[in-house]
Amino acid sequence: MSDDHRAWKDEVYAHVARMGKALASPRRLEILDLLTQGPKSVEQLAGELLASVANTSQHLHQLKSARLVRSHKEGTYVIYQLAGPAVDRLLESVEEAGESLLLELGLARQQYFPDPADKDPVPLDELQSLMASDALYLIDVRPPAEYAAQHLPGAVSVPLPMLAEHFRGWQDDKPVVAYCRGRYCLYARDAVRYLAQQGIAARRTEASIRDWPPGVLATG
Amino acid sequence: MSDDHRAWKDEVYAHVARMGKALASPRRLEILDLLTQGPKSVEQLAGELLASVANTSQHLHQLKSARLVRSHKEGTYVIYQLAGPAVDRLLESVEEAGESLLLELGLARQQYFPDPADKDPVPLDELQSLMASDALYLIDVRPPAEYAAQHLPGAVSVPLPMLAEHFRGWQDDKPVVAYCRGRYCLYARDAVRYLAQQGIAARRTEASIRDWPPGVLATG
DNA sequence: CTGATATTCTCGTGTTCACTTGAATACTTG
DNA sequence: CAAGTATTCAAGTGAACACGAGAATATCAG
Repeated sequence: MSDDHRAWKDEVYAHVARMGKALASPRRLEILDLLTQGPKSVEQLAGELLASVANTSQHLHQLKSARLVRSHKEGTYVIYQLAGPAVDRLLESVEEAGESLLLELGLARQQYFPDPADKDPVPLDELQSLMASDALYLIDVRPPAEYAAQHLPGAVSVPLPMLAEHFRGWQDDKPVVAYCRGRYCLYARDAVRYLAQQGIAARRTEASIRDWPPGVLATG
Repeated sequence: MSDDHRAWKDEVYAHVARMGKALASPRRLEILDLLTQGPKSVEQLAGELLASVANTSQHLHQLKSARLVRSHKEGTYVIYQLAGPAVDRLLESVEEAGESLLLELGLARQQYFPDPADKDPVPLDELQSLMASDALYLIDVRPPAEYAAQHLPGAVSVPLPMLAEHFRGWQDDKPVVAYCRGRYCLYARDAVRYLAQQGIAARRTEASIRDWPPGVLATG
């Protein structure tokens, strides 16, 4: 009887460990994080990762055999996307666990961003109340394709390269809040830094589409 | 600037991947699952795993350097436990993702438990309403130490070896519900099967202490 | 059909990992 | 202090993995 139990447990945990293995590589984690923003082709992903297309393809293959992503073809491209909302939750859990348990992550932040101006992101609840009263100018500084896939309600698409043009002659007095992909994305930081140079007070938030239920998000 | 971004992301995802690596081994997953039931010594864990103490100790060391567990000494024993509630949530997420994405897990269930009597566990909400109206005899069939660490309110400790003795001459007409460690634990199945042989109608539930907020659980 | 492009496959190499075995290190207890 | 026990360390072996480079496949446009 106990032998039966062992065989069952061996099999079950071996299956679950396949998902763990998929999460065991920095590259794959970054791929998954990128895919939370919307479906992407192998090429796009490789470009973001600064990795070779062949290598990216191999990682995607592993993610696929662990069932964390699925793919379909669009013309000559293969488009990958997360396999379901369970993957979003899984990623959120592992990054959340990392934040709360790995103090190294906090140290890395201090090392890369010693500037205290980087330190006061708008927390999720404050952002939500600002959005509810329409008391902010919310800019989405991700690439346009990700904005098109999903964006926060009321957000304006201002990809980083368009920042200067968009804010030339800016006079509005609503507070500007920039968001990007979330926790480990630096676009919003870059945007706030640039706007500060231009004398425009802006803040960033680490909240992202991942903090909203999918149904409420806008597309197009 | 993009180089800065890469260095930052390389470092961050390398850190997060440490947690992924910790989840990449069946043994370690099983250890973590066991530790959700309460603190345990290296020896106890090795016994449950049917693994060598040295090997178990090594896995625990890896889990510790990934910050998923922490340890303290009690007399001559080193007691390990989960590092915090974030680890419970992480485990729940990875197993939940496995259940919803890896159809192999469902197939394994069918293979090991073809008996349809295994198929109707009491769902969480039904269990909760039964518990609220005190309309069941809830037995905890885990080892006594785990019952002592934490158990569902109102549950009676009936470790598997005590089953026969406990139900000798049983006449109560309350429905019997057995629970154990949760999803991949077989104790409740074994209990229900034995009780059925004795002509006692009992059901199992896959709900476990992991489904209750820690504050509500009873100890001792 | 041909050329072009996107993606995957196949090796080869260096690295990391799991597990076993046997020894070493604490700590407690008499 | 000594003996016993719980735990960890260290070395060795075989398997798995990551990455790069080049070949192979597949699909679309002309």
